[in-house]
Amino acid sequence: MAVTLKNIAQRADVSVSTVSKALNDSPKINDQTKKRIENIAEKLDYVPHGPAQALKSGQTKLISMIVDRIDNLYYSELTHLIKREIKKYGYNLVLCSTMGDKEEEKEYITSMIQSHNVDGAIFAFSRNEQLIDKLFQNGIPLIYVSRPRGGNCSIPTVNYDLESSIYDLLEYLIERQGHQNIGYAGLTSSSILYDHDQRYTIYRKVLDEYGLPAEEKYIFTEYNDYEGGIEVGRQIINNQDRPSALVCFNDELALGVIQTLSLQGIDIPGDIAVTGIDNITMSASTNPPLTTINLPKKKLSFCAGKMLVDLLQGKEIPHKESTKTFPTELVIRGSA
Amino acid sequence: MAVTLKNIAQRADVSVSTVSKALNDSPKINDQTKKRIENIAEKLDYVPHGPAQALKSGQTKLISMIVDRIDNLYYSELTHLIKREIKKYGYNLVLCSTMGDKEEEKEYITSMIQSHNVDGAIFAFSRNEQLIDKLFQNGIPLIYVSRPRGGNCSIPTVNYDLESSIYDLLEYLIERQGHQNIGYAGLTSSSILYDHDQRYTIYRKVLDEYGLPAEEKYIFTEYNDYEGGIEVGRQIINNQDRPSALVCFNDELALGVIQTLSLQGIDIPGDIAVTGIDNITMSASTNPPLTTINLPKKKLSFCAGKMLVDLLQGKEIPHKESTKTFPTELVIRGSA
DNA sequence: GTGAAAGCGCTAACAT
DNA sequence: ATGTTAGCGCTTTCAC
Repeated sequence: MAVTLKNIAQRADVSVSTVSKALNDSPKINDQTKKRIENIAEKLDYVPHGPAQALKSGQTKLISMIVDRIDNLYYSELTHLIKREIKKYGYNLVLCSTMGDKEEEKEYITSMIQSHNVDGAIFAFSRNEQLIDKLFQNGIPLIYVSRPRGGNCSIPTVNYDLESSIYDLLEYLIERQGHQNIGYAGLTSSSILYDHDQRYTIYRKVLDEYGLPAEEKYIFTEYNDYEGGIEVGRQIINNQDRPSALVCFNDELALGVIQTLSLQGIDIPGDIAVTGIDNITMSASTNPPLTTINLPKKKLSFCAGKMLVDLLQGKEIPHKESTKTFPTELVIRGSA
Repeated sequence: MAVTLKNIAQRADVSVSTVSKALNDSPKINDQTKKRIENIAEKLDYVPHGPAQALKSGQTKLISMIVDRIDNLYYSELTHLIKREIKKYGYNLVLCSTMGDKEEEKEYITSMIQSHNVDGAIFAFSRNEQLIDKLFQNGIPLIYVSRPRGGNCSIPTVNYDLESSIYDLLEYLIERQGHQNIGYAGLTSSSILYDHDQRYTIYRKVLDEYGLPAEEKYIFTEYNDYEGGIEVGRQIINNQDRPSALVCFNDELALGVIQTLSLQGIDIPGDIAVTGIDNITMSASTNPPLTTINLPKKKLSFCAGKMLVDLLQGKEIPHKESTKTFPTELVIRGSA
């Protein structure tokens, strides 16, 4: 059985409340008794019962981070940074990976957040925006990180400005490199995900502005990971008609595409230029190194940590400060 | 404020315990009252208070998984599979990533396990073996997964037999391919980690048996990730004298090495053969595809999930069944 | 400086 | 079939 305050109280021949005060270093307890109690606690390996403390205090000092896939390197890097950040404020992070499944996410929301097993949550991904919005209205500390704030969402959001970088990227491909047939691989508006939709939307918009067609045959949807990239690569190989450049939804997808094409002797970027988004660590040193858009993970994490902790401490976040946006940056390397 | 049984009881004009029984579908409650109560609960969006339930029942239905780095693809794939597995038994998984830091892991052990915030834990990595052993003696359900059971450790362990596969791998490199200078990159015995040490130890042992030297200059220690591989690659390039084959601690390290060498025009496997261990998804489709050792992740996860749940249900695991070992398998692809 | 008592939200044994 | 009561482990008044 686990050691409780009661056990310690018996051995020390004092009351439970005295033990509680002693271990919480209350000034009203005699230094000698305090020492005595501390020694006994130490000897018995006492650790406070989390659920009991949580029930009493109303807080668990736990924050959950909700991501799509734990095996996406962007998410795992971001998670690590955020964890570091909130630890400074005395919070621990528990990771919930939904694998993009709406029901699974909902279960996590219920069993972790609504049930008060954690004090708050950071969503790096979501398919339950309405539910989340409702929870936030009910006063549960929540924020979005790296996800554009759409519609009537009132939840504090830490975000990056992808638009100008995608603009820079396409400008680079079109004006500097003379590409005319620029394809896209990733999730499109068929997806529920606002963020994913956004990348595609910007791509379409910029092509429009340049008067270039976004041809059906150069657009590969429903893919967002390395394996998806492999598949896109296969399709490109099988098609007669290929784009001269391919803008990918994220780095992992891009690396999958490059892999497949390279194996078939297609030269990157000679035959097809390929770009990513995220700038995961690996992409600096792939073959060829990936031209991509850097997302400011450190700034995002720093800001997200602070914002959530503010919320947890009951600070009202003024509406106009509830969205922070950091610039992204085009990183030109060898793949385009 | 959150909705409690009390709130529901007031609206339904019944006692708290009636509400509790109704929502727990007790047969003693009138069907009509039950319906009425359920409706109110639904309308108010009632979710049971986790800490209160945990305090009462002594269980949280949460399991924590402790890994080294969340951004290691082997760990994240394994974590995902285990999560799936334990969900079948009604448990949720919370991921704790220690980044290999002993103190950080200790904090997690205290704040999650000893404090009863989770019912049990799966360690895919640890630097606090002694503490963990003590906890297990005290009856906390714990298991190791993919970590050799060393010394006097009595904790149930699900493991793979790497020895025969490393043997197969070296046999293949030496007898089939005629390699004489086989290097090693990864962590060595300088590390505290039993598992890491083991890989190196087996490598040494097999070379010994073949009467081949394990030359200092071909051994690169203190690396275990992609960036480490990049660094090893640099060192190999700078050295006059190169091994003809390099056995890497894991796939990510191997991919880092291959990347750096390829960029310098060194042919893999022509100039240097490179092998990994893990068989992460990506390695089937890298360039060249990686020769590696497959670890039976599905079997490990399945077995680990079952073992921990048995423990959680109070089943004694007979000593001789407390270690399960699954075979691994040499996967020959293009990099060696 | 220390102890007694109440209560956080929930469940279950025991009335009625 | 429903209500009363006690208690899980802890903290926090309020007495003494």
